[in-house]
Amino acid sequence: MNATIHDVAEAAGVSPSTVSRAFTMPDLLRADTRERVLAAAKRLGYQPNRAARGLITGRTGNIGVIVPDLSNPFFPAVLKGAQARARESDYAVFLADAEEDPVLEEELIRAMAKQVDGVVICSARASATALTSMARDAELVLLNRQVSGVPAILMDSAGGARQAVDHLAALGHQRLAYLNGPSSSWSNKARRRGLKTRSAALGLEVVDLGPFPPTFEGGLMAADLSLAAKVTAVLAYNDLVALGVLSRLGDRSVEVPKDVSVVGFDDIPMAQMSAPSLTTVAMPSERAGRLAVDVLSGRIGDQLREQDAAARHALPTSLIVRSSTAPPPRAARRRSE
Amino acid sequence: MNATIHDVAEAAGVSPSTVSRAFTMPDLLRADTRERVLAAAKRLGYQPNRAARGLITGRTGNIGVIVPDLSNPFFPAVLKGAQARARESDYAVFLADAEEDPVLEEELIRAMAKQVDGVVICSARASATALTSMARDAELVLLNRQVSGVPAILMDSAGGARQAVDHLAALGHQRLAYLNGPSSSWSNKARRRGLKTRSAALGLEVVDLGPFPPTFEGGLMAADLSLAAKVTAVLAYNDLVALGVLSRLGDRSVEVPKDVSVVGFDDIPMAQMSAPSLTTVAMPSERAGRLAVDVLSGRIGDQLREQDAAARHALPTSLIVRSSTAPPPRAARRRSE
DNA sequence: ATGAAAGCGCTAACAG
DNA sequence: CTGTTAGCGCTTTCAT
Repeated sequence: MNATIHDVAEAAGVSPSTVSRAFTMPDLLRADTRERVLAAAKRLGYQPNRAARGLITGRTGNIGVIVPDLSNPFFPAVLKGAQARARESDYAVFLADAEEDPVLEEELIRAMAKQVDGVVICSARASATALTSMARDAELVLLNRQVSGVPAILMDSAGGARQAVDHLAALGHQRLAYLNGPSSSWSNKARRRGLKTRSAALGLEVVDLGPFPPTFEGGLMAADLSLAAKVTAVLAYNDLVALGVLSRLGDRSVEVPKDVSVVGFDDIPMAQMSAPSLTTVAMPSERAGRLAVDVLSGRIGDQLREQDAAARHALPTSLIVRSSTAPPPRAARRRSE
Repeated sequence: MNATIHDVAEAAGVSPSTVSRAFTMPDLLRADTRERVLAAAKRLGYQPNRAARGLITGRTGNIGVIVPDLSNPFFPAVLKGAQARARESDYAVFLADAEEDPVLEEELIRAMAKQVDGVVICSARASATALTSMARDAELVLLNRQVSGVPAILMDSAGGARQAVDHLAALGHQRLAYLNGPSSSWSNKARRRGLKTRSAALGLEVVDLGPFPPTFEGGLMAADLSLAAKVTAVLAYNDLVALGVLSRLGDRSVEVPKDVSVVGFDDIPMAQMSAPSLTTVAMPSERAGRLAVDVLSGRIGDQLREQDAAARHALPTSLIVRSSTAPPPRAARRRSE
């Protein structure tokens, strides 16, 4: 099974160097020699040992992807895109789950860096200093995290939040809550920022709640607090949290105004069914994953363009309002009656 | 940044072998030498180059995981478990998404095999012959797929299906539909088998529908067919499909008997909220992922026990019935009135 | 256009 | 206990 380059050389009656060349610089060989070698290789089921090759070329042909939590559906989506694009570029993908832990995350990145040509870090939780420092020893591409000097793919979370506020304002809401996600999350800051600026502009009151874990349970925790804060609308850090809120609201629906609007982020595809009353800001997850790999292969590929180092993409998000979604608050309805 | 073993040796005033030993067989060194080496290593930020190590030991320290589709929430769950366990055993994880394509799957496994010590194949879609053949060239562990001679972690899908049927029968259903998933899926066969045997025993009629794609869209497609088949209950291949059915049923709820029961598989955690009327068979996904890695490390570790080759684990599943779930069919209700 | 030789970073005998 | 030697599978000068 494990034919070496030597075996092939022998079988084809050439030297190992020739076999090597047949794979890496085919045009340097005479056509017939090349065919002979390739035939022998195929016959023996030979495939170059990438580790050995990497040892000498200094490139592994692998890229790494780090996510904070695989159970958050947003990350498998990104991963799917990254993985697809990596395969097209003939890269293998290393995966690690940092379990929302900045320290573990840094550890994983450092360990991974040795075995890959570059690593995509999704929604990095580590400190800017750590990230900057690691960017010196390895090719890094951040996704939804901005650190000066490190290339990044960004989604327009702030813009999405602004759209959400506009939507809520149009429905007549006057007072809304933002449910914060992880404090080390760049997306959380961007979302809150977008919310704050637009709310201020429109004269809406905002209550800042949390931080909560970015999970369904987090939403359960946040629901009652929101109600107590007398808001009629809630913008959650992400869909998971929003679904939790919706669930809790449903449970106590008898004693609760039915007209609370809830908005989430990330657009879990399944959510379209699961919560007909959930409005969400769709994130271009797969696309971002693909782009991140593109940036990486641009940097680790043949032509590493100076420009890229500072390259930033702000991918558009979009508000998805579903049929039975986001009822206007009681006050507004009364006014229009 | 990239200190080699040589640099460390020099810095610590010892030979490379000593440095090597400090990492791989620490007890063979005198305590003070070991400390000195480790200190120097730390100071230089040295970490062994795993590729180089693998070249000589023949072991890479990597394992591979192959999934049919990352967008199916079941697989990230398995992946999470596998990934966690792998890290504990100091393995790095290679990931590939086979996009539900048996041919691509085989290709990926073969490519991956060169770079890893073993690979976990989740719900393999490839043919038994292909799998058997590959098992000769590489350590394989299958998850939810049974192929003679290849170690596997299995979930008791058939048992889960039986429980579901019992539940439905208790509610008074007489005629139910099974919505088939991918025809190459072992789980699909197991689920249908469990359903068929128990239904027969209880005298329930079963309509076999599909196959449908194992997705939300698949459920959308299947819903109307189910209704046309005049069943009062539906067992779907998985939760995604079940949610699709529920969604479609909801859309046309006016013209549809409200008392159709829908059951799914896989227990998407979020589903607890998303579809209060969804009954599901919970699958021990993370646990299975962990176990798969355990079996793998048992086989590729120091003591590869003969027994393991045939080792099979049948992990229990369990029926989750939610509060507002699975109403009895009209007929049954009438009877009890 | 091809081969010979050296060496990537590491570990595994074998000495001492 | 520690150093010396050799070589994993491959690519890459440097010859030819």
